[in-house]
Amino acid sequence: MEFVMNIIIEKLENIVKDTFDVKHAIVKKQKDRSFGDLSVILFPVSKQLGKNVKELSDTLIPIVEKIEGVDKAQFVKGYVNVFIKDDYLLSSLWNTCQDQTCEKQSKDKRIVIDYSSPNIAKPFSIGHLRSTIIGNIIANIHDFLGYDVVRVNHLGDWGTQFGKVLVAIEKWGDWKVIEQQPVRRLLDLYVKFHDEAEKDPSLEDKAREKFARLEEGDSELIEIWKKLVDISVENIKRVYERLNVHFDKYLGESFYEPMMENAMKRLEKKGLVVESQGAQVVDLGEKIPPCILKKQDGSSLYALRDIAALLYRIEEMKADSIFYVVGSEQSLHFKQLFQVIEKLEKKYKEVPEHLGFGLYRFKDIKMSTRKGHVIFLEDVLNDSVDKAKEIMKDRDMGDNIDDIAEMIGIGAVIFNDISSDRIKDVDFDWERILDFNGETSPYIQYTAVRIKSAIRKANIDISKIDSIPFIKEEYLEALKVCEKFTASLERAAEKRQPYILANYLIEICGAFNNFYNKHKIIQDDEKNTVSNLMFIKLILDIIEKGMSILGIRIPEKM
RNA sequence: GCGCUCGUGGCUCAAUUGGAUAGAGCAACGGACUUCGGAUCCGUAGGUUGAAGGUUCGAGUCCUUCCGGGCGUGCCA
Repeated sequence: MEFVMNIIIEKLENIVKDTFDVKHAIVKKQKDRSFGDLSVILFPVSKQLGKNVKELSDTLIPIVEKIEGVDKAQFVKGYVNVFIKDDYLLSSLWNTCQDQTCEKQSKDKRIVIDYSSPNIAKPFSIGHLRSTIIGNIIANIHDFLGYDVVRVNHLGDWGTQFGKVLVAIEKWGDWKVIEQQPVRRLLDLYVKFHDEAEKDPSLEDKAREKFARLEEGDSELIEIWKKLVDISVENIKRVYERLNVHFDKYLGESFYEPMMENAMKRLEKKGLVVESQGAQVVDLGEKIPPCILKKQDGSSLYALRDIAALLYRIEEMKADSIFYVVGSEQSLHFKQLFQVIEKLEKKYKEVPEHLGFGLYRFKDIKMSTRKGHVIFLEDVLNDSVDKAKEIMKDRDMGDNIDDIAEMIGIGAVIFNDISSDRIKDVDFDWERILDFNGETSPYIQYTAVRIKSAIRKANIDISKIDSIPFIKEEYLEALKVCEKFTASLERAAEKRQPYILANYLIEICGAFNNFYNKHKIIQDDEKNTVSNLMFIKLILDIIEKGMSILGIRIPEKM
């Protein structure tokens, strides 16, 4: 699809290049129309040619004004501001907006995206929300744009911490109790283990020994381990369902266990593995610490498991790109991992990418999983849903109040998480999560609900009408926003930033609400009403598509 | 100590990637439909973009130094 503005921008750029015989031209879109719709920046040309900007604009303006659709061009302070004719802009915008919500053609590029990846021996807390949501949305965006996306949940189902859990279960565990609330009861055990280990450090040794036995394939331990994984995954899947998150594959760390020795051999064959202080490591030079593959006791570390997993994703899953949606606190680990893989196979360097994100920050409580200070994701979701329900009490919602509250409450939590740059830390602030006014998911849902409501009320079937009666000037501002939908998604994909889509949705809702407060949708003249309906339906389609990418549902009423 | 990262109105965030007068939401104050949903809309007030240099026609954005917060820094993940 071609965008109106982009076409004219390209024309302008070519004109500047041809007229002045320069290599680069800078043309900029304007945010408000007082400076026109587009501006040619003359300074760079002026510098290159040694001519003053006024002189340049005098030669440029007559040529620019001949372009189809251009109303006028004015010289202001080193810029040539280009004004597009309203009717030209309106009809062009309307036409390019029509296929905005359609799926794009295949890009023939496979992206494996690793997100959520909870650690089964640790609780599924609010902290895991970020990877889950951000990963899901980045996957959805790429999917929408036509990439071949493979969603992988790299479950933390292996490692020394399982030794701790196994010790704790053996000593204090009761399966009947655990099965009822696996996530919470396992946390209790995890906390108890650390309490006891402070008094009796030998427990740590026992845990290491347990894990070593598990890794050797002790059948009794494997059975317990498997049970543990199964009940935890089942529990976590319930949360995924509420968040509209899904995966193509659940491949935990244990899946790569059989591939580790082969990975180790390949590293050794390249001469990359050295022994250091009893451990097996890959040296990465002075600037960063070595990558430790195996510890003194010979058991594996997550770096080696990640190397095996990375090789599998490239060689077996045929990934062209791999996104790791994992907190920024692990950036050193990924730096090491990617350097090792580059040493092993130079051409693999371009494949993996770490998409880090900031932590949840808590004002009062010092959060420590080991001490049991955990805010469970499910509690946050439930509180938000309760708040939505409370607001709806005063309205006549009928029987669906639970469903609707679920959509609104969950949406608010998701949106709060992704509405700014993912690299920044997020303050955990109940008030803000539960504030449904302003730039929030409920605001977007409310806007969509009002559009739906107006369409219902008008009771005209516009699906059979093939062309719009009038494209009115009052549509202009909103149509300009509509046109940016796909471009926003592309930018969000390019930067791997969900907030770009989130901000866009706020913007389009603002544009609609502004229109809605000034103009009546349903009018006496049916053609007028039909025009308005087609216009607001276009906006609704975009909002719905955008929200479905965020994994947020929109109710009929709220 | 070293490495990575963030710093923009009272608070939470934007800024088309180096372009004109730095924009939104929350909080505050003042307004707006006797017909489509007020979880809305419009307006007012609030800024030396942490500090100082530098690069150039032009810097919130790039480079240097410093200050402040966060995360990491060899056998957890």
